[in-house]
Amino acid sequence: MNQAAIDEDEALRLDRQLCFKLYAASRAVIRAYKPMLDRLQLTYPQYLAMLVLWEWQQTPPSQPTVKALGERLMLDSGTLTPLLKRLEQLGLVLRQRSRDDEREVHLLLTAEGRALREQVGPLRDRLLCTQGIDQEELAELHRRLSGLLDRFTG
Amino acid sequence: MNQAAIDEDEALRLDRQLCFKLYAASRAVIRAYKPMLDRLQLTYPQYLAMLVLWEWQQTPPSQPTVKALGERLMLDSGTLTPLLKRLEQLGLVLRQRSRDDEREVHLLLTAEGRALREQVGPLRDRLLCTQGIDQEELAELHRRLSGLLDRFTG
DNA sequence: GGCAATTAGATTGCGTACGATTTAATTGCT
DNA sequence: AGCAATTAAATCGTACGCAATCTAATTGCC
Repeated sequence: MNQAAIDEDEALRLDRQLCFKLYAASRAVIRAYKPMLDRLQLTYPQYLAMLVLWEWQQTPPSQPTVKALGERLMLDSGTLTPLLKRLEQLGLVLRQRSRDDEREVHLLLTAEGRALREQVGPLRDRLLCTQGIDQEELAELHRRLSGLLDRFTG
Repeated sequence: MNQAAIDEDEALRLDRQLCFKLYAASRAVIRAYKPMLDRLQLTYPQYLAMLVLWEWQQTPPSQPTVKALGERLMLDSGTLTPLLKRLEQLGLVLRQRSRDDEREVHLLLTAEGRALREQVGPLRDRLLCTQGIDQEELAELHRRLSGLLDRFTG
């Protein structure tokens, strides 16, 4: 085999590694969250949606639209509409057509939705603790992921 | 609001950021690969499977089983069986029941499957080039993702 | 040899992701 | 005011992921 072919092999091998690592790490973290999320009766994307809605309680707009949530999570209505209907079925969220602009649907937390937040902290602490994760390493990874993400979005 | 509540807010905010960054970065990279993958007529998981199968041509076993592929990609037969059937439909892969052990299904590349590999290099180079990605940054991210992944699997 | 336990893959069901299209409401332009 | 363009959600279709179950083949143990 000539050198060019060997280089090509190596390039594809590395491509496999990085693409795959990102994809695998994302799924591995989701898997690690599963025991906690099972207790909360949420899927991982539903959990992310709830985190955003909880956060929005403090900082306006406290009744974000589907579009606003979609911008935060980088998800479109094709994903969010059924997901939000499920959160509504669970009694955590209300979906309300705006009177101002009937194209928009506003999202608000029910009392149950707000209450669920209290259960997260203890479960999450136990999760991170059992994995023995170094907080500084997480922060560094976060910075680098942000950089990568910016390349592909900003 | 008391200090404990503020700390709790902050913890959930960070949780959202890291979980979400990993999940969003993974999807963003998949999205970035889409134009290239459209030309190859492959989805991202199909591409990863092909990368592994191409790699396996050089290093035995050159006819891996579904199980062996699944271990590399961390995917089970519930995901792989339909995915491999689609690669077979595309004429890239053959699935053959083992004669030795009829529970196993061996995977082998067709001539077309091997040929597709030649098209990847140029497309991938253009992709990385247009994103202006620093190779050293990628390598560093790769190391850190490996570390994280090990925590959740090793 | 015979039978329980294990193993590999296939199947089913649910919930994303996401492209493409549709519907309905609102804006903008003249 | 009237109508084209835009916008927000919803809907539809395809392809994952993954848990759970099923089937068939093989292994292990007596």
